[in-house]
Amino acid sequence: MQSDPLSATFAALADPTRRAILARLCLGETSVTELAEPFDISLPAVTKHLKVLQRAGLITQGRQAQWRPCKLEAKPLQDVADWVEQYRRFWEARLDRLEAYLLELQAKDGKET
Amino acid sequence: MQSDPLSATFAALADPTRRAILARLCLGETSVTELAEPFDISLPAVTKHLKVLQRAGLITQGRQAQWRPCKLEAKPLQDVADWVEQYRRFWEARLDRLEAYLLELQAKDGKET
DNA sequence: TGCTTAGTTAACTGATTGGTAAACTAAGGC
DNA sequence: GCCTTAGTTTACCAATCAGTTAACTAAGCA
Repeated sequence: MQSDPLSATFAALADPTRRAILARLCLGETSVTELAEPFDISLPAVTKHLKVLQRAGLITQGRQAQWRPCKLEAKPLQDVADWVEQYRRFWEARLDRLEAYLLELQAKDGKET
Repeated sequence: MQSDPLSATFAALADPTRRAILARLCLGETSVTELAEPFDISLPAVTKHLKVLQRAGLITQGRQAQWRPCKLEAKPLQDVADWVEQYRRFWEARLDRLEAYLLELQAKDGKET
């Protein structure tokens, strides 16, 4: 994994298990065991996924007795949104061209009928 | 790398070289050699990066004589934007709480002075 | 003190990654 | 036919990843 924050974030998101964990955390803080429940992988594997998410800054872990509740952190997601936003004008341009093409087709169609 | 499209896209984006390639392609189609120019890695390494981007659907490669011009494809980026958008309400809620807190501080400040 | 619950750390494994150098393909031009 | 340019494929390497089992820590409770 690269050391720059955005690469760490993308790498963390490049795994369905980790994205599912984030989706669960969107509903609120949870214990590690509860997070692990839907997946049929071992608890140490979940701990590892949480480490990856933590290093990317996507979650933080607190302490309550023997529980280490996980919490979703929004900042890196916002950074991803900002990054991808740069490309919005690109795909919107593409849609514009498609639309122009469809209008052109329609115009031609109008002439023919 | 996972096989699901979103994971493949995130994995492809989790590398600064590949993100730089995409940024360059935003300006228009380019040959592989020109894409490789800013990086001090070998051409085969660039070919590999392009393969990763291609498998994620982020670029397509055409043919013109001995050149294989690369073109940015918007769809997977749009998928990333859609995915991260789910979390917008989350970080906006966070900002709302921050704002509420700042207003509270301000109110207290008003009482004290 | 000893047991249970919650979770992490350590050591290992097989698969994947990002890079290399060397060999190959494929099109153009002389 | 042969050289050059553009790029890919192959074979290899070291590092990292995602998972495992087994051992450990740390808090609560009887």
